[in-house]
Amino acid sequence: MKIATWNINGIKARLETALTWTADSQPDVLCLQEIKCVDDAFPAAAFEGLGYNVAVHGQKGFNGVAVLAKPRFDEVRPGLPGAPEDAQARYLEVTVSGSFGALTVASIYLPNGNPVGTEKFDYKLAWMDRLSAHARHLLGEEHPLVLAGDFNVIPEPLDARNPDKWAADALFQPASRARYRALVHGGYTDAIRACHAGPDVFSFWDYQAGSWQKNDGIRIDHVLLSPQAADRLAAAGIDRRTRGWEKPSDHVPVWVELDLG
DNA sequence: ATGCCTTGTCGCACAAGA
Repeated sequence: MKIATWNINGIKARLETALTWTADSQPDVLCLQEIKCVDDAFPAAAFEGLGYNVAVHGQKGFNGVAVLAKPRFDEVRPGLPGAPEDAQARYLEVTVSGSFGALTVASIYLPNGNPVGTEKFDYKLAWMDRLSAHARHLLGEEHPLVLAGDFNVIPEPLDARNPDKWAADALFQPASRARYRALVHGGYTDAIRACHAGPDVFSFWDYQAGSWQKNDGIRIDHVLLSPQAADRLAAAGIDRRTRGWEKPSDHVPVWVELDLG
């Protein structure tokens, strides 16, 4: 069972790129973020043509998440619980099932939070608190569970080529990092770090200032596994080759392989 | 110090991203 996540930065601008990577990489489940379109505008038919079921939680112009899955959806739950007045489309949770049993996957687009000291940063921290509470709740189900997406958090200095540059940024604030740690320490495994302990493991390179050419990257796209999923972790990786393609997203796909049997 | 790019928008500049 291969599960991938990719902040696509606009599905309309990136459809051919997304289809090419998906057809080539054949994830069983693909979580997308920043689709930047409403539900009806998502090119569902193109992915259905590749054999995927499509779930979308969209928003006009900004944000928006989706899940594409080869197995059928048993349940589709849009929105992160805990704030019914929050209109930003940043969370979509599905349960799929098959011969492998039941698997829950969430596509997450955590708020950026910049600039620090504004209501945007407060929103980020509050959103992380809601995510932590919900993630704790989900562990009670005691079945394989994958939280995948753009967390907009650089967990450790090792996760940036130039950590000093990010010191004042919302992505690397102590308060952001502490909440990410609390989420993981609640019982999740950071799949990429479980498989790759060293430096130069990045998922994002800014469009500006030649960041890709200089490999000035950061690791902010994460895949967190419940204990029942972590026990089946076979491999994890980051597919950085897409960053060198024509008209790339500034993020690249991150994936895990689980031996669910 | 700021913008550097890129996307989507009731475009002809701007917000938002990271």
